[in-house]
Amino acid sequence: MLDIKFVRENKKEVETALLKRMEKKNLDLDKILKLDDQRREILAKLEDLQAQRNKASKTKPDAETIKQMKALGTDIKKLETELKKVELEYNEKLSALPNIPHDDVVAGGKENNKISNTYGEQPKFDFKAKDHVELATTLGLIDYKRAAKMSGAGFWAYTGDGALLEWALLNYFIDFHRSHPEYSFMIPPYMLNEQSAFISGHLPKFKEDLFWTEDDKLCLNATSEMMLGNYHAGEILDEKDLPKKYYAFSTCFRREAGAYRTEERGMIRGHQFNKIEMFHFTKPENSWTAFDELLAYAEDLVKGLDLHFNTVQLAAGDCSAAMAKTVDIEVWIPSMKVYKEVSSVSNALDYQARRGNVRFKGADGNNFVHTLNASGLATSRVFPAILEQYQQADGTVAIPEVLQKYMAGKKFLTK
RNA sequence: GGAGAGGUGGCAGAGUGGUUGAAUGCGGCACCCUGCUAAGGUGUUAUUCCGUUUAUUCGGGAUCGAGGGUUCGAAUCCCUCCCUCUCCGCCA
Repeated sequence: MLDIKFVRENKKEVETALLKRMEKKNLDLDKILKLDDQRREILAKLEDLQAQRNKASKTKPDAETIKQMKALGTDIKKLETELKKVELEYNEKLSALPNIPHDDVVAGGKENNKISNTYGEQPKFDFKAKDHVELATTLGLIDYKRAAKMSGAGFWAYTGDGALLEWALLNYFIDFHRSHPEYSFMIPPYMLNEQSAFISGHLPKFKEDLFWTEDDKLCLNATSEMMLGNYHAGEILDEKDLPKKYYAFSTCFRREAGAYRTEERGMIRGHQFNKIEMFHFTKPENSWTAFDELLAYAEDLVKGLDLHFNTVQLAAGDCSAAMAKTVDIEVWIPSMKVYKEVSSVSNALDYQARRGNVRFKGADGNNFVHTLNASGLATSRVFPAILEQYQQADGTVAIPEVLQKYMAGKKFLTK
């Protein structure tokens, strides 16, 4: 949610910035500002009437006053109805506006994304390399068939060493975060209500991508960012407690409606996957430092696995609406010849905090905090990247060194 | 799932229709007093919105779990929902 006062006072700048990420035909600031004017005009009238009523109600009124106040009450009701109508449209339009992209975020869509860092290089195979689906199946790590029988397309079951590898990854991630004691670990609920999904910025946009209970009251979380962002909703934090840093584990559920493309088979895009998420609540002046820290940690996690990856600065149009800036870490999937996102590092500034009303008490009163999030990491892309990048000529897969201690010292995944 | 009780300011806890945004206590902050400490005294201490001014101030609105309703007037009465507690039931 943008600050309407800021929009009011910096209309030109806001418009220019927003056009970096959206088309002109979808942006009508004038309409929003007009609704804002209407809203305040009605409010002024309404409050004047309410003041009259309050004055008369301080003591027992006489019959004549009661008569007058009765009429006044009717007018108040009328104005209230009018106000509600205007506010509904105003809120809808204002909350649909995306965040203002950061200065160093370039305009346009995906095509303008820019690689800012590369680690390692594409492995060369002097044998016929397999894709992760074949490797996972032949080595008995993933059972796609039975998972589909039980749950349908887009699900998989980790089996045997595959389950151990998945668990090893999660342990590796968690141990990494544990070595930073200022971060605290959380296992949140995996289901959340509609209001929380709105605050996190996933509603209304992602309504169709979430799994809802039959009564529509709860949905399964699509990322624990949804939970972490809501954790301090409505709270006024103590300045000395900031920054608050969390990492959370959750299984994530996404509908991913529509058919899968062949390039997304296997475990690249599924209805269910596991992820550790980092999340910060910071003071505004510190949020870009926090951003750098999150990015460095996310990169360190992938480097630790010695996987070839690119770090990519997303163009404005490719960042999700709540974010002022996003940098993705993408690992190389050899069989697909593409880089796939394993972490998304984002700064929402005060956009989420405004929706969720998360503030801190400082010397100059209450202010909105800044929120940031970064995956650290999602396993579902790391797993296939390991299989493909670490595969051997004999059809086995080497286990990254940092994971071996979680797998009883095992060095290879074999049949 | 059934029955009952309850949700008030940072905390505890009054308040059942009319200067109650809210007594009192604790805590916090400021100042004062007393050799030190302990104690004591005085004052102050929620959030948010609109307008005004813009170091600041002032005027007004809203908020006693949330949303509706009744009334000239609601923390107080009614309805719906959410949450907490107690007892019973269920529990792959």
